[in-house]
Amino acid sequence: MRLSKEQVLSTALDVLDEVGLEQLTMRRLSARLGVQNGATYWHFRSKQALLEAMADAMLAGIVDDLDPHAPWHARVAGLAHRLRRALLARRDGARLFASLFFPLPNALDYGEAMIAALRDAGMSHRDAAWTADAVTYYVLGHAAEEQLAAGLPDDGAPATTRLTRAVDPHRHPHLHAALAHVPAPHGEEHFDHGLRLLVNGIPASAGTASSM
Amino acid sequence: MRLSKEQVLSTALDVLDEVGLEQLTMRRLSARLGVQNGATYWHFRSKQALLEAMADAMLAGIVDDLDPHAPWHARVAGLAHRLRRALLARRDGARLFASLFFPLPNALDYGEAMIAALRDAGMSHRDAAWTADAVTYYVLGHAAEEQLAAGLPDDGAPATTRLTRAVDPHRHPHLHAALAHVPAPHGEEHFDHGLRLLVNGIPASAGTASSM
DNA sequence: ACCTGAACACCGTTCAAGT
DNA sequence: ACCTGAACACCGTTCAAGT
Repeated sequence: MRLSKEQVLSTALDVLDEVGLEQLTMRRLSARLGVQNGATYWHFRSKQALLEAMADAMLAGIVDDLDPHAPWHARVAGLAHRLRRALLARRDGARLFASLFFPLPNALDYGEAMIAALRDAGMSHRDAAWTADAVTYYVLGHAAEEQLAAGLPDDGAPATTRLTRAVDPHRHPHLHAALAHVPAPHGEEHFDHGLRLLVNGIPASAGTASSM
Repeated sequence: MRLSKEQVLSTALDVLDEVGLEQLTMRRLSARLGVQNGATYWHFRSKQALLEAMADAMLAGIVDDLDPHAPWHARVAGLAHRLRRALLARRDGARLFASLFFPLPNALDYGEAMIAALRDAGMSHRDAAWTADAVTYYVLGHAAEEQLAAGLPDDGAPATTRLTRAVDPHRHPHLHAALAHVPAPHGEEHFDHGLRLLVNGIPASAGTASSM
């Protein structure tokens, strides 16, 4: 049976889930498709092009059914959560995105919606664009660390344990205390904390004055 | 002449600056050292170990001469700027960090100093740790994008131009307008904007109430 | 139009053997 | 202790040739 571009793309996403970004190989993908190495290159001109298509596919529908009447901060938080969920839905999703420069269709839709919400918060064009960047960096960084911690060399010791062992209580007392007080290092609650930080900073930054 | 571990490390950083992370190869490094491929593996047991050593070397002295009497927000901003400078000092520095899980000595010193400053802002152990993460994600994300834009395939068209071409004014009016109002997409001013957002959010988040 | 088969120019890593 | 030489098991990409 003939291969379609969509088939290559969706199989690539499956392979990503199964083996991770590091092991996602054009040769392995071709094998999964039951085809020779070169065949994949007829549908995508390079691995980079395939990765970009995968990244954009992960964002499909990210702005669907947004409530345009919701207050701006709810829309900002909602978009951040949607991006987070999209990144976490696939193994190494965040790292896949971080490796790309992406003026890709769905990513642009996301950016548009985010900037629109921030404009409604009273921000200038410039501040809205920059704030959208800050929120997006946070979402990406948080998701990347969450997935990195989940996919570490599985010696049986999870990321937190490795970190705890590396911290000397005398040299890093605050870090040591913080680790003792933070049982589960990641997850939704952790994510929401940082997101709230950013959103709370917006009204304070929308004016001209600054506390710095 | 015999190779030293320090010599391998510093040459690796030179090669990174010259050819970028993608082209930084154990074989190329060995060639630069005037030595066979396998020789490098006597000093570092894997490429991963070398990359970690490089990352930590880039953070050398990151907490030196901090003023412990400065107000907390100045210390937080100062540490963020120091991290940013360290990342930007080497080609692909931010991406190098993003690819590692790092309980590395200098990174821990940075974390310790950051959490200490946030504790002085009145935060709990948990909130201080989480806020430190948020600030660090932002610094990393911003630096990574800045370096990515700088090192794109040089068709003569810089990142902004590529982005502008991809944006349809009808589908993405806010994005289009924002691009028109943001001539230089990156740099210190852009960075400070997002940093201010985070720092301004801290007092608002230090209490129990939340606006979300 | 779509795929095969085979090659090209690379990788990271290991390891006996040398000095 | 430190390095050579050579191999192992891979990569992404290209491209004539087939159908």
